[in-house]
Amino acid sequence: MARAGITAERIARTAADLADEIGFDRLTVSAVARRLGVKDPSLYAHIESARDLKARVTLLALEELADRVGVALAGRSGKDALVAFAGAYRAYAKEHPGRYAAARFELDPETAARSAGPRHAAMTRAILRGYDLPEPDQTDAVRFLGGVFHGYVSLEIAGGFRHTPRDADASWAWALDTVDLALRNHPAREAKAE
Amino acid sequence: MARAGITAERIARTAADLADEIGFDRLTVSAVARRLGVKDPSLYAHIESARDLKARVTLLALEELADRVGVALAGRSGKDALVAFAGAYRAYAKEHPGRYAAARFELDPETAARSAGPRHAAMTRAILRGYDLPEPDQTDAVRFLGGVFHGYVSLEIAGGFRHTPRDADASWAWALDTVDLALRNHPAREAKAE
DNA sequence: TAGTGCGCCTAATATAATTAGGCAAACAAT
DNA sequence: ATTGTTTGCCTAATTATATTAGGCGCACTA
Repeated sequence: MARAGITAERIARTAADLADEIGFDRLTVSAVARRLGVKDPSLYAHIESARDLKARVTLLALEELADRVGVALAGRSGKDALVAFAGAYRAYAKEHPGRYAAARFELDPETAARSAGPRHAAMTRAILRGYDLPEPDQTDAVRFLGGVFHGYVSLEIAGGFRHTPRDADASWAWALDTVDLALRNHPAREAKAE
Repeated sequence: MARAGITAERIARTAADLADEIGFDRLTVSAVARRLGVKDPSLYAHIESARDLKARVTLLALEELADRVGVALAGRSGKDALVAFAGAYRAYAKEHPGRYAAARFELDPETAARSAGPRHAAMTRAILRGYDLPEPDQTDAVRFLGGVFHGYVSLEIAGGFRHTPRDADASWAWALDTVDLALRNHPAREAKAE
């Protein structure tokens, strides 16, 4: 038969696209094989298992997201950086819900370490530079920001805000204003500055 | 054969326990049937489908969580209420990771409306009463709080904080302090008060 | 005590994940 | 070119899950 030219990368990209269409939780090896025009077992020459397939989508999504956020962050600082980071993050999640869900898939520790996860943490810290918090407050703030971004976006995507007429963009802007306010006026900062 | 005394409620409770043990995403009709000592098809007299099974766990979890938060909230206000709500929420999620994951399962709109979801929203609003925000800021704040709680807890459970030595409890307390601070000093409040 | 119906069972089908083993196309060396 | 080898995709087969159809006995009713 004609060789289909399957590679692990093509599989991952196809799987990511499929996840965006049908949801990451419904992603199957079979569906990916179908879309690539090959039989299911053919994929096992390139991936190890269904779990491995998902992990590859996770790595892809983390890279893409980090790239986007990195571009958005370039040349900005302070609240500007906060808003740019948050905007890029949320936009990616809404454009690519399947990939975004994949980004929350639990990788084994070694894989996670080699993923773009650390880049995300570093970029979050970069934002916080503008707020000049001492440790351990900076670490607390990294976790806080991660929680706010992920939590809000995840509730929004899940449709949790549809019951109320209030515009989700406006609430998002409100959240960022509030976070900026809180970080700018944080007591830990004054203790250091003065 | 001896009747096993299966009911939809027993199925849901068994499924919830199982989800806590093996993870909500690995919850299957087969596994529940096995644990109940009956054959798979027997469950279909009580549930409609695998999706229905998951939805029942979701409803159960939302009720339990709302009950717990309700108890924690009783008789408190202001920051006390915020901390109690947050503490009950986080404790439930850590005690019952499978149920907590279920609570994020997407229900169809009618089911969601009959769920304890609205109670959660009402309790969040109750907390905010102490901060006296006008609309639409109050709605924004409800979404913000939901995001913070869910986001932080979900990242923590997923192990996102394990890479850093900083104690997760301490970061959680920091987050709540910061939220309290931000809400107490929120500009929208002054505009109303003065 | 003879229904009658509910509750659980067996049988059967479809989809998914996965392993084993085959065959032919692409590539390398003569 | 021809032979040999690698490698990519295939078929066959197994196991698990979800689900439907239909059977049969236990439990309550008349």
